[in-house]
Amino acid sequence: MPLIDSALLALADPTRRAILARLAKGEATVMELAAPFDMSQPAVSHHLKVLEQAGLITRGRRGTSRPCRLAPDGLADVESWLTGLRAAMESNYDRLDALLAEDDPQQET
Amino acid sequence: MPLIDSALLALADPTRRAILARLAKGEATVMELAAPFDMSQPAVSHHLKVLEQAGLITRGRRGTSRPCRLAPDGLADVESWLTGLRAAMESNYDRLDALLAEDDPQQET
DNA sequence: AATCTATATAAATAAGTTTTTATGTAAAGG
DNA sequence: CCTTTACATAAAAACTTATTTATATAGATT
Repeated sequence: MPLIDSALLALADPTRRAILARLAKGEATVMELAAPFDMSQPAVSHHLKVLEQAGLITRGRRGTSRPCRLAPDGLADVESWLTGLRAAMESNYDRLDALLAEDDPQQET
Repeated sequence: MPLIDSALLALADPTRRAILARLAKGEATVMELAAPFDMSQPAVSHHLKVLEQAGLITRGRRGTSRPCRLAPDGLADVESWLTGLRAAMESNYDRLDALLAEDDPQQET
């Protein structure tokens, strides 16, 4: 599956977004990440695997724990896709505006 | 399901992203949207329903056809969540930079 | 009214997701 | 070495998604 697909799919889950939000404040272990959720540890481990495979986080090793951190440009593809769509939308509105202005100010909004 | 969840889930499918990209260039009917894809019409109708329920498109009626267009601020929630995460990441980097600069330039990257 | 056009809905299936419990593993500490 | 700590993996159940074929519907055309 393309990375952008897995990234968006990963982001579609509120638990995973909360994990990313936590990691934005700095590195954390699996236990630390799991603590806020009413969910088993394996479930959280699974979410982390999904995030890792989507390129959104990376995992290190320190003793018996596996600290997670955000992948610095894991969101790049998603952000750039959204930016591109936004740009296309706006250039379309501009063309519409131009058309309306030029040839019929009575057109509906 | 929260709108942001369904929006991200909707965006996670490449067919649906292609549909949105097409709509960014202007309104289109279901047949027009379906044409580029090697997929049945009901499958496309289903994708459109997913996009509509996610607040990403709206549908009108004109004769027997149902023209689709982008919902102007359907992406707002997604964009603002991403912006927020980005901001949190960067303020964290800033704090890290500050710490490293202030107290130990030998720290690892 | 009969039919055509554009689209929606339904039923079925195949595949994927989320979550749990149970179990495995690798590093640390006594 | 034995145990504890922190985590991963496996198997299973419940649910959701993507897609197809077949059928229904609503408006336009004749």
